[in-house]
Amino acid sequence: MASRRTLFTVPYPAKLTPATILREAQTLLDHGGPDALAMRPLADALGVRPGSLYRHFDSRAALLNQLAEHAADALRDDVTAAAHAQTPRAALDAIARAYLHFAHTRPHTYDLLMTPRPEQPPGIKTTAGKHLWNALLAHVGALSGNPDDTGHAVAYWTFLHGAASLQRSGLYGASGPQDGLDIGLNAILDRMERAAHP
Amino acid sequence: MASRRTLFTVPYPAKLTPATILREAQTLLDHGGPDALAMRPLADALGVRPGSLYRHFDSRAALLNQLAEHAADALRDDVTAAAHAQTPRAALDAIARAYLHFAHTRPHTYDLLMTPRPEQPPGIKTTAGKHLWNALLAHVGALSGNPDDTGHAVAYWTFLHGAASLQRSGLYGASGPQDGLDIGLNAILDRMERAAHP
DNA sequence: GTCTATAGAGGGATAGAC
DNA sequence: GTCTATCCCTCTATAGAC
Repeated sequence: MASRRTLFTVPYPAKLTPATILREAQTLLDHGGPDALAMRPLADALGVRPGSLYRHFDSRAALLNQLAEHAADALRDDVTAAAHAQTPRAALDAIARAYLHFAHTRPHTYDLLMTPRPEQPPGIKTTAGKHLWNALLAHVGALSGNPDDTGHAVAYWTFLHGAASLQRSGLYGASGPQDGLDIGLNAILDRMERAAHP
Repeated sequence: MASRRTLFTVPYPAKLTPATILREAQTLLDHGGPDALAMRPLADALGVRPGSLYRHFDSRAALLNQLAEHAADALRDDVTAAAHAQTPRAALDAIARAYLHFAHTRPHTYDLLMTPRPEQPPGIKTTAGKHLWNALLAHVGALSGNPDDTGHAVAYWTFLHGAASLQRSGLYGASGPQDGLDIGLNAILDRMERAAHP
């Protein structure tokens, strides 16, 4: 009873949690890009005043960093889910599709993930980022026979990122990449197989 | 004589030409990125008031578009200069090095080139961009035996752009890509050669 | 925890004098 | 063609009331 009465006397009831803010921020980012993810529009979307957001995040940069962490988790989950294939080659093929699908459906989030923010040292430094790289390395190693095959893994990732980036920016043109993506990916995977069975 | 006297009575002598503005804008872009290339700092660097710039460029967007055109010319020139090699394979190898060197030494300019600006339809639409693509296509065709080998050219370009982008953003980490770039490039070039001599 | 209100910086662009 | 002066907009972030 007492709690019910105080409920009605609270002048400004809580509307926000870090989770709801991040959720709405993610929506704004995916729909309108990083410029659409400003504190004011974010507050509007949450039915709140801009200043209120700073009770939950110290700065916009802090919010972006947490968003990037979540994105790294999501990409890692997609990739590891795709990796459950019968052969190492099929796994790397499925991983490539999952990776490109992520970048295609959430281009701005992929950008956030791949764009180093100020004072964030280079390299994928998040825990999820390391797990992602280790997953790639493991599956590459399963195909090439070398359990720590950095060279082939870099080549594979480089091609994937190039494809994601060019597709994202529409630079392949109206005709799309046609069969160029399969060709390039197979070239790199073939080379891994040859390294295993020379 | 008359012209000499009028020289002294001109209240505001001309200081700007489109060329000098573009030159300074290029410097600002290369040194500080797109955010440093604002109209006010640009005017400061030229010893001029911000409003004066609008006598030479209708808008900042127009300036960026011309800058992108120049960048496309520069990259095309670098690439075609590198392409004078003895064999098709050596040419594609030299082109790759020139391409990555351009992106590495002028990362913000490379970004400008590869980032579609609003109301600019997708695909490399500049004249220089078409020439660049045609040059790639010609050299790929010389190696693979197919004069219009879009698939192999896309694979080649995709890998180059991925390498340029990852190197640019420092995502390879402290150790760099190691031999991953040579591995990936050779995998794609090998496949072109095999297409020519199955 | 949200509110009102505002500081303070930065940006693109324009009007009219000279 | 450049100048002075300004308009109007955006943004991040903070102070203090409730």
